[in-house]
Amino acid sequence: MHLQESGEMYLETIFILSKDNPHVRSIDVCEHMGFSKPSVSRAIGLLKSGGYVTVDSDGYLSLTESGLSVAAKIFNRHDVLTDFLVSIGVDRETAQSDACKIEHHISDESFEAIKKQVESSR
Amino acid sequence: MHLQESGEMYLETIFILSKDNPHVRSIDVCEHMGFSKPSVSRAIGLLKSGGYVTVDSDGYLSLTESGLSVAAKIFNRHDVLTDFLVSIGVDRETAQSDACKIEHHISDESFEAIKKQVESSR
DNA sequence: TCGTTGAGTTAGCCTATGCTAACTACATAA
DNA sequence: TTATGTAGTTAGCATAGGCTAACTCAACGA
Repeated sequence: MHLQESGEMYLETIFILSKDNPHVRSIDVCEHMGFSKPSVSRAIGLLKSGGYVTVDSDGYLSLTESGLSVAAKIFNRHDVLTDFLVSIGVDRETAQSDACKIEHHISDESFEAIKKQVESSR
Repeated sequence: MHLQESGEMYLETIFILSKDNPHVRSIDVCEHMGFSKPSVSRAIGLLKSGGYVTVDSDGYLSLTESGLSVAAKIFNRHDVLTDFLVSIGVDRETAQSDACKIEHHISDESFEAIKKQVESSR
């Protein structure tokens, strides 16, 4: 199962919510992403069949190993891309929002090159 | 009418083909983008209703003022983003392909900041 | 016990954007 | 004149991913 941009966003959201909350439910994902319950329900169902997420009997969501690896990768990209944009003078909020889109489209090679830039500018 | 990423790609393609050819037809767009005739036919129809493109009686495509302004903007972004990635060590081909995706997603503010980077690195 | 509330699901709609099959229209060559 | 090839269109299919309406089901308070 190939992950689309939206799938990556759902995984990243679960990852972020998990940092601050012991348990993450679909409804939390709805609120965080601003999507309806049915949209999230379907997306989680797909991620479940894809082996990226598990849902326990209480409705709590967990990332599987492969879900975690995708989520952590995207989250890290988000961070680094934001820092990069901020470092060249972009407003933090704009940087965040641009990073959020770019993170899904950039190759590993370009990402690593940008990461090197950020690191060397510190 | 709000342009999607695909609409921007079609406009950019017409723009690029117009540089080398006196006349650009739908079929040329098909060949350049690797899409089927019906896909291109519909897309051109939408761009026509949106006021981005005109089609004369011979089937030759022209960009309107607003079509040209979008196409030129995207083309310029493509160029600058590619140069930027190459300047930080990314392989030219990868840079091209990443630029092609990023060009549709980045804000004006971030783009200008990156442009400044490229210019100052020369 | 009964009514309300909260979470999740099911059914089905919509848009965007690719596709194939099959058509039209026209020009050119045999 | 007829056959062929080229360009474009029409009809309709598929996937992705939003949405609302309406349902189930469990918990909790009066």
